[in-house]
Amino acid sequence: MNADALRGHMDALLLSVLEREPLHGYAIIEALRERSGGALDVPTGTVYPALRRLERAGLLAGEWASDGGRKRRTYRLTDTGRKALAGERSAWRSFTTAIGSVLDPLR
Amino acid sequence: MNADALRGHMDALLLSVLEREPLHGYAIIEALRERSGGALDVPTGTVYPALRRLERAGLLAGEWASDGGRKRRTYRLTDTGRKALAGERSAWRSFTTAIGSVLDPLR
DNA sequence: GTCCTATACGTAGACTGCCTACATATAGAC
DNA sequence: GTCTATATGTAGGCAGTCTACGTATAGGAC
Repeated sequence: MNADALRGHMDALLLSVLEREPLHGYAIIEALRERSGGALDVPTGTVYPALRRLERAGLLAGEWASDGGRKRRTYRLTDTGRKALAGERSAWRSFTTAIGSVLDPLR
Repeated sequence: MNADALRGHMDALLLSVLEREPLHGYAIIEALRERSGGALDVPTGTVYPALRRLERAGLLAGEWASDGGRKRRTYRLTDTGRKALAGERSAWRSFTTAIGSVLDPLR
């Protein structure tokens, strides 16, 4: 998976895996890998800053929790985030339609 | 169309519009707009440097021509470029499958 | 009791490539 | 003679991703 291709779609991915249940960063990375059948292996240096950015933007709410001695920051979708996810889904459809119409023109 | 979303897909778009016939930069921009039904309106500051980059990489071959007094640089796909286009198409399919599986999981 | 791996979070700095804004020039319409 | 479409290009900036670290706990292997 070419890394640059993900640019601009990271937000949609993160919001989407958090749609069903709150997760912490590490679990998000695993969820992305599993849901994509291994195609998406996003490095921590991408995910953690992105989560912070989305939290600052009000799309996610983060909270520290403890599992034994380990600390986790669990993120959940806010209402704003849920709306943003709907927008991201719609944008994704427009995007694939536009690129697809160029890459695979009707013959 | 969010600009960042295009990152990493520009090469595929350019190679694709040049698949059928050689075109110059301005015509490429128009072809992208037409083929996408207006969704793709790529600025010249994106296209011209990208064409140079693809030429340097050997995927395109550019040649100066004259239409009356106007100068045009017409680009055509090289054999290498044609192979690269096939790779880009395949990568595009993998990409949409991967992102799609996260954004629109089977329910 | 030490090593290794998985789990878990995070930052610094670099890179890439796309964008905005500008500069230049010809052709044709009006 | 002015405006628009055609046509190419550069300079500088920006944002987000990546690589490469650094830190720490838990648990199993040995």
